[in-house]
Amino acid sequence: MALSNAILVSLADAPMSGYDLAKHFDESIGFFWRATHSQIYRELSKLKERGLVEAEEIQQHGKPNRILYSITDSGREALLVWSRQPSEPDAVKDGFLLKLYGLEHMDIETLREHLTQRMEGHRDRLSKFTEIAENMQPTSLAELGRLRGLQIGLRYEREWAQWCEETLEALSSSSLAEFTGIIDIRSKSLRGE
Amino acid sequence: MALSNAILVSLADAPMSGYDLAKHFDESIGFFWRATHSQIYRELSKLKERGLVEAEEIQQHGKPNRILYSITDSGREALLVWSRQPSEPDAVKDGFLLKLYGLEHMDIETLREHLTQRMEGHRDRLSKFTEIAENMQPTSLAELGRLRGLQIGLRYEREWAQWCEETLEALSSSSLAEFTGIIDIRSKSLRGE
DNA sequence: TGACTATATGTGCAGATGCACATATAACTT
DNA sequence: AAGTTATATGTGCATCTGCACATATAGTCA
Repeated sequence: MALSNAILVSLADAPMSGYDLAKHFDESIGFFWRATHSQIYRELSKLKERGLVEAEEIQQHGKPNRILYSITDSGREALLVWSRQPSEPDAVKDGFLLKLYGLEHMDIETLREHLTQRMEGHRDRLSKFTEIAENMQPTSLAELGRLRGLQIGLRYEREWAQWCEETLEALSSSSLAEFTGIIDIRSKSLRGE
Repeated sequence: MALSNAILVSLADAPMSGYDLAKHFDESIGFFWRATHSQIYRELSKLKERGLVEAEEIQQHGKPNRILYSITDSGREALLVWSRQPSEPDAVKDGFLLKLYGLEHMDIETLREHLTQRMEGHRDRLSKFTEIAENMQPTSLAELGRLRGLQIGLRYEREWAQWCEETLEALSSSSLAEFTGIIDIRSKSLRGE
């Protein structure tokens, strides 16, 4: 049920439509929480029923009317109540790590390719985050919180990128040769050679 | 659908009952993938229907019979096919980061407490992982994969622990005092003082 | 001209997820 | 004597999640 809180936090910043929120989830807040537009529209209806947000329809021409949602006092109160409850991190669910766990049953060649792609993704985000962080000098609580969020994102991307590099090295043919001939036969038979 | 793969990877190691798998998910494999027993039993039925696992009922006295599942050749083939497909990491979903994002609307005092508890959790797992990693000297592909998995877990816990420490420092009363008087009034009103 | 993208809001549906309940017995604890 | 924990398998149900579809218009690009 924390999607509702992600929406409330966003709306506490500025009133937004469902469409705006969907974009917002794809961009800035996406690192902490992800949601599709169908999910967002449905959640907004529920929040409205509970009186945590209020809606205002804005007439448009050539496009469907926008429905602008704002947080209410009840909504702000709900955020405060929520902030007093502990939040456990969602369990990591990473198919990639699962593949490493069962490494002997996998196609190592392909795994190396995926590892390289993944490393590049982490490096891209790392440099993006680093650049943003360098230009941030928090002068308010709000900005401080966002910088701290960025910092964990930065650490996360940096460690994953480094780990990918290390793992690629560990899975290189020359490194694998360490494990005598048995492994060579195995990885060849896995590739159907 | 990667729960099925998590189960297949586990069964590729050794035949297990649903009960064993549930324990396995709570322990070693839990860092990569989590599942409840109800989910596991249902998934096992589906895997059996698809011929990826086979079942053998073992008579017991005083306890319900165990149903021991083994991976089939089709199951092994399915794992290989899966290993050739890229796996994107699940989006991070962390209510804690969400709270930082909306820091100005939160109860800072409570947040500090939660941060401390969380830091301790990360530190505990870090020392646990470090100890295990130090005693591992991989002599096979399987062991190498598991060590690599442990290494990312180790990095993850270490960074989170350090980040918690930094964030606690940044949210200490003395640090917050930097942001002139406005913040003091704000955080007091948030606590209802 | 036709395809795609952006704007904007929604529904239908299938599958994933997980809490709670149901059943049954032995062993240990209070 | 009563309660809890461990063993062991399962169902019922509500909610979460997300892909695909539906509708409508304006602008851009090949």
